Amino acid sequence: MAESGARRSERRREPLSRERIVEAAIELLDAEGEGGLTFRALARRLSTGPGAIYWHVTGRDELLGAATDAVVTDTMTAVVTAGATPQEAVRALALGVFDAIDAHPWIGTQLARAPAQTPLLRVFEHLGRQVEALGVPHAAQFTAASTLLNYVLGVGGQNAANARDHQPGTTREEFLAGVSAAWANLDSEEYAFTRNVAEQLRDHDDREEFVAGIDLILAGITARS
Amino acid sequence: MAESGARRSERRREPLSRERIVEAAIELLDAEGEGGLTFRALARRLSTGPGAIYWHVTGRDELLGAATDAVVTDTMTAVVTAGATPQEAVRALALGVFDAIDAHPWIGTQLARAPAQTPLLRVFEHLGRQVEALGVPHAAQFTAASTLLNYVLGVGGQNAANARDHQPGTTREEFLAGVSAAWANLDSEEYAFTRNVAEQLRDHDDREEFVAGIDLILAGITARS
DNA sequence: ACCTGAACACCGTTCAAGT
DNA sequence: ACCTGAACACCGTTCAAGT
Repeated sequence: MAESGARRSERRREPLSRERIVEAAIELLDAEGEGGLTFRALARRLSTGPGAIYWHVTGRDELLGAATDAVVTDTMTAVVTAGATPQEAVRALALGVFDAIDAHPWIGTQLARAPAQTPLLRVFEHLGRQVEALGVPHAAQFTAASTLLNYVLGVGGQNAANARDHQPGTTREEFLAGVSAAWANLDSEEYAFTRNVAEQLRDHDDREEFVAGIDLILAGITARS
Repeated sequence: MAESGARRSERRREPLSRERIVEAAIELLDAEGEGGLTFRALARRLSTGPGAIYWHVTGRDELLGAATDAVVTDTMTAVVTAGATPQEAVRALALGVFDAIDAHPWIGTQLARAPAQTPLLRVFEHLGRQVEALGVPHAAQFTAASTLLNYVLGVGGQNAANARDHQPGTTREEFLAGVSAAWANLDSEEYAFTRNVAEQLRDHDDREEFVAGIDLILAGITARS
């Protein structure tokens, strides 16, 4: 990764392609966030004009979708579920999405935007297979799989938003401590519950908390079959 | 549209206020979607210039947040939970948010964007109180409440996206039938599970399906305490 | 204190013109 | 077939000038 910088200027004469455009878009999104994906910035990175990109891609939305699909596909195929129990496999898949959003926060926002689209379907399919393996009766499989998916999407959206608002200077601990402190100072009548659990927020690890939610849903799924 | 124009001009001399701006923003968002909220369009509706709005509101993001907060607060206080079992109350609260997103799809997108913000905290607080009433031990309350919240957010995001992509001409049944048919035609190896549950999608009612997920999580919560 | 609206610095997207 | 880049039609936001 270090020496690629020197080579970068040589890239300019490689012909444009959908693949290269998507790749460059991902780099831009990772580096600058969703607001950084501009046709002008992308064109500069590809040493061309903004209009050229439209020959390969219909517009910004499609490009964002293609970038999300590329990352999610990689993520899903990278998760190894062979030899695991269905519960372990569900955890692994969910954590795969969680970590992918951690690495590319813009995915979290994007996944919530394109329902019934390919990236989402991929996650749904993989989760669903494990639901099947859990022995959930056919009639209950759809609900089980989509509950898991929607939970993953909810957390993903929150994490994406957190990453966006996050001051780059502060660590995750500092951030959590700040939220925890803010909660502890809420009005004690209007926010009695939130105040009471504020202290639990400080010590919780995001990933562990996320898996705890998955386990809760898994318990609900298996409690009924 | 023809005769309302005559009355509309009488509004022009009411003084501007944060309240009126938020109210007009909600009307615009409901009528035109998230893309319709423009400072120019808003100014026109308020018979003023775009600059005037900035005296009462710091910018577009704050305005969107204030509009979301207004709707969510109304929603949460409108839900009656007195005399209900905790399970029923959780269902009622969740459905309140669900229906609010149905009526104002832009909220679904917005809720996912502002973590640890007031509107979200309101929902979290109300859900959390019912979790407490369920008898969940203190150490498990945070996980239970946030799992419910994240599920609600996930579904809300999906519904908001569906409403945005939705052709205004098609009914929900036609829409579901279309998705169901598309799923049934997916590659039978790559999407074996999704194909298998495609037929369940056609007949499912969105609201019922949503509640089924809530019940699944509730089952998980109570299975452990 | 509050409002006005022109102006600034951006966008995504289109399209005539090139190769 | 593919690329170029100026131009179009928008944005959010600012700010000097008004009342």
